[in-house]
Amino acid sequence: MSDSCSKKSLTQLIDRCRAGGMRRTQALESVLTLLLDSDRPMTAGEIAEAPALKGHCDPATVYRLLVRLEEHGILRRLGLRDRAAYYTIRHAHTHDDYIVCTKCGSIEELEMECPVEALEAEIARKSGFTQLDHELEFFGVCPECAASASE
Amino acid sequence: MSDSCSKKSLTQLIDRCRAGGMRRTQALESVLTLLLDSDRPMTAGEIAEAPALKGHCDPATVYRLLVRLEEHGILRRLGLRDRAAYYTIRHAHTHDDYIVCTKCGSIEELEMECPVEALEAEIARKSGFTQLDHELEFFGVCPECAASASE
DNA sequence: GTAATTGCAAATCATTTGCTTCGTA
DNA sequence: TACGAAGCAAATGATTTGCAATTAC
Repeated sequence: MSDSCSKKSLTQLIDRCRAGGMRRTQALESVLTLLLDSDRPMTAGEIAEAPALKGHCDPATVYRLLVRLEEHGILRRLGLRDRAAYYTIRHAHTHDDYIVCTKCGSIEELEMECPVEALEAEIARKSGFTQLDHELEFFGVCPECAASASE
Repeated sequence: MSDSCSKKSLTQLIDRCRAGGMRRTQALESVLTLLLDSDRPMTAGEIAEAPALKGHCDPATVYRLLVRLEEHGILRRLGLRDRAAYYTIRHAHTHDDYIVCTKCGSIEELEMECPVEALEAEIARKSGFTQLDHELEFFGVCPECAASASE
């Protein structure tokens, strides 16, 4: 599953976890590998149920791990209008925005630079808030669902 | 609580509900009045627990009503990184974006025109998605929390 | 009168927490 | 060996659902 690129990233991520005081455990490696190989955010439940994790480590462990990884800045947590929390690897200087199909739930990463990034400084000034961060998601009907609806 | 302006809006909203086939019930009026008078999105739980509703109608009724009102386009549902769903009245041609304090949870409406609105057409073209809509939220530390943290 | 709503209780879903045992550093 | 993690079970919080009793139109 993991190509050499994600293996390298995995090592780097684990180093960052270790630097933050976390221990190198099987669950940690599995969760990070899974998310590195996923091209979209996954819910905590999906992660815990994934073949690579299911049966090997307890759901509670996965949930605890995800929380800790987010606190350490390794993961980003998203809302996506779902009851469940979504997680994805947090990348260095950028972050991705997503478009979600309201019919089938498919999630696609948007191939564009985030149009809001540039506004953060201004928002911070106007609002007085610090340590700004943001979340932007688009929702709509994907081409496949639009096609099947009109059949 | 309701000034004449929100009374007028209430009538208009109820008319839209009626037009959509909903019946004019006590719960409907109470929920709409509450949200019209609120200057920020509220969680379903907050709405059900509000003095105007608590004891007068069942939480299950409130939850069902909120879902139906969203389906009818009367309310907008937001995620806000919370486990709970937030609801707010959906206004005609614009929508608001919010900034949320990650320490105390306070929510403020942003006084600016949404910078993403203009991009929807382009996103729609690039992605092939239709009926686009979006959600944009900023998160950070509000001035009050920043002050109390440095004390 | 009748179909849409409500109330109440029970069920579900997505976590979260307590506590004992295990395993990495 | 010691303290951070994992396992397992029970507890929570936020809805959701089934169904009989109401009520708006």
